[in-house]
Amino acid sequence: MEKKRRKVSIYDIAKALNTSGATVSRALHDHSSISIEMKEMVRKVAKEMNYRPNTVAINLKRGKCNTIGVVVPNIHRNFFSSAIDGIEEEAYKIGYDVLICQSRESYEREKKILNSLSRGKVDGVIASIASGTSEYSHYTALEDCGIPLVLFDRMSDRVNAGSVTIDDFRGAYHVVEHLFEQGRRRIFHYAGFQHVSVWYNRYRGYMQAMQSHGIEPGEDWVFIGDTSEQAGVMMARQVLKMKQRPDAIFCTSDFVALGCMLELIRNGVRVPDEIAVCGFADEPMDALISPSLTSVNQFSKKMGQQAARMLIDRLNGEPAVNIMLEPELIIRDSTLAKKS
Amino acid sequence: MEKKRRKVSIYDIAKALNTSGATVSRALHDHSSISIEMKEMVRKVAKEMNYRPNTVAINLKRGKCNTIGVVVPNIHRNFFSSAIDGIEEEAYKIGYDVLICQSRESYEREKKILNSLSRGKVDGVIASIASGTSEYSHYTALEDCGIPLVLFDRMSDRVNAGSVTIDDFRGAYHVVEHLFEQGRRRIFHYAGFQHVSVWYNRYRGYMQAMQSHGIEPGEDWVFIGDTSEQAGVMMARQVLKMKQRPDAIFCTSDFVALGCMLELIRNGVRVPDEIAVCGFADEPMDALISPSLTSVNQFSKKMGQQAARMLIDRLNGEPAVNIMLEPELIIRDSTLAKKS
DNA sequence: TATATTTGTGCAACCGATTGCATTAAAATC
DNA sequence: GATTTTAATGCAATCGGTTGCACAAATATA
Repeated sequence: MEKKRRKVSIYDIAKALNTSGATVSRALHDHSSISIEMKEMVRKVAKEMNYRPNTVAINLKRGKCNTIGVVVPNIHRNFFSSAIDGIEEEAYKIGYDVLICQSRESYEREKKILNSLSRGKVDGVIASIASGTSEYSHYTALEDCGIPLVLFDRMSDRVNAGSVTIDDFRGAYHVVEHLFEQGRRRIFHYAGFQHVSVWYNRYRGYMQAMQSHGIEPGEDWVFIGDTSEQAGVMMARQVLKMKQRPDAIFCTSDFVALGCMLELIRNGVRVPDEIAVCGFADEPMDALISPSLTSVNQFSKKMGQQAARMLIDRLNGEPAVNIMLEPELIIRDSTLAKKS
Repeated sequence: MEKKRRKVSIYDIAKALNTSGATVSRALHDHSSISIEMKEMVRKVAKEMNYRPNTVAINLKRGKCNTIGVVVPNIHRNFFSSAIDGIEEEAYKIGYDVLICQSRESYEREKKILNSLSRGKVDGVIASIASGTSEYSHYTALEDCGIPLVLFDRMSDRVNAGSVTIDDFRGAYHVVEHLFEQGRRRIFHYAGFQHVSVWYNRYRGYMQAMQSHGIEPGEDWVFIGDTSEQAGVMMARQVLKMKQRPDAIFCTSDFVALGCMLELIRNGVRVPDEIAVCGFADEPMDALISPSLTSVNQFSKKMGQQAARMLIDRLNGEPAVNIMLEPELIIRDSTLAKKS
């Protein structure tokens, strides 16, 4: 085990061949003005010395790093890890690397991450805003640094950036329509914090759909909170205490829906017969639990692809645009009326 | 929308203040030899000009980048995303960034990734080997470049690196013991490819446990294949065709177990009464499906933390070591004998 | 007043690559 | 044989910081 030897540079190769760094650099790039013999010698020695071009030096010289930064609340939810798959797919096609960062829904962390990324680590950023964020100066600062930004899913009008979203309003609207078709009327809604675009839009879709069916949801029909499984459990407990229970609950998150549904079942409520439950995001577990959970497919991978393509376009000087995809209602057992 | 302005450097600040880059640099670092007035002016102008230190330049000068590379097969499995959580937690404590890469179980991609990382992008690497990999020169090349390596979970004796694993052998052994206690004797095993350390060790644990109970598994008791849900479905179909069915199936992966169990149930087999099913990894879904799935907790987050700590130690000159954690059998409904 | 310290700044080299321009030697042309 | 082309290579600046050392001015000591 020897001491850490210094990394070999083109100058080490140059010295070994009694030539200059410039020649080595050109030889390795197969530049036309270098003789074939020299090229071969350089390549041979480079291999022997286990030479690796230093990306950091190259990036400094080039003024860009062929890297896209991705900032998401977390990588545990399938929605985000699939979006990342889509982003990576597109990025790798054109030789870009992807730097994944988790904000963990924290404003502070998100701020730190974006600040760090803005110091030359990435050429552009794709992000989905943390739920803890309601002030966006760290996002606008990015564009001020000349780093193009594309938001996906959770976005904000206050940030001047490209965006890829699904039509959360219509997604929610469809959910309510479906529940109506199944004979439900007393439909509750668990909403996320209203400063988060997607949760706000789903709430609006819910309200609009209810109203257009002539129903004005009561004050206690709508819950607001974080989107954890535990939050779903807590809501279920509140619902269980109510004199007049709902006949359906539409949750803005699959995890809330999961926690809620399981807690209802644990307390003897028959789902969907007594209370139908619906989530949003179409996480893989939805199909596995019983009853399987009705949800809304957000085409996360596609969103990631589109966001990546848009960012690449922006890096090539194209202007920012806003893309909205259509969601798809995935009907499963948790909302189906009793088989007659 | 103006044209992309060049990033501001310390020299831009220096020019504005009619001083030198060296002074600006020192002022920003609060160096003792710079006057207080100068420091204040520099800081003021730096803020006004929205100056951001260029990390790339700093890294080049420093010869290190305070970044740990993490290479995992994917981020979709909770095992890996949790391990990443553990790694990030430790890394962030000491101001290191984490660069996450997915090999997607592909040897080629893994090779490309490691090659890219070895070009000065990271100071050290934490990895879990892709199942498509059975040749390890790209790993040994890392250490040759002076980049310390720590493997977690899937490792190889052929690579000279630190490692953090769980005792897969004992984990598997415990599973079989438990199944025996539940009265099972004809226990099948779905194993992963045997060049992957963890799957090989679990297979060995299974065999040893069976033999020490005086049972020599038949040729057709052991299946080998990839660890997808679909593979589990296929195995279940094979099992359904057999004249003599098993009374338990121990799968080396939760996803295989899931696919297998659901397919068995779809075909009218009562789980666990007729056939018990057990997985490995304790993915969150295990507790959600019905029957809930018995599995083995691998303490993935802890593994990540330990791996990160070891890598940090290695970056500080400590030698590589091998750590093995104890797994924990999580008993759930899918293996419990009929309530008498 | 002359000398020794202290304080504050700037020059220039360096990290490892890339690249415009100059230079040299060899080959081609007249 | 003299001159122009061509081919092959090296010099030096550059990217944006950091830092050892030299240096000048201000202050302290003799």
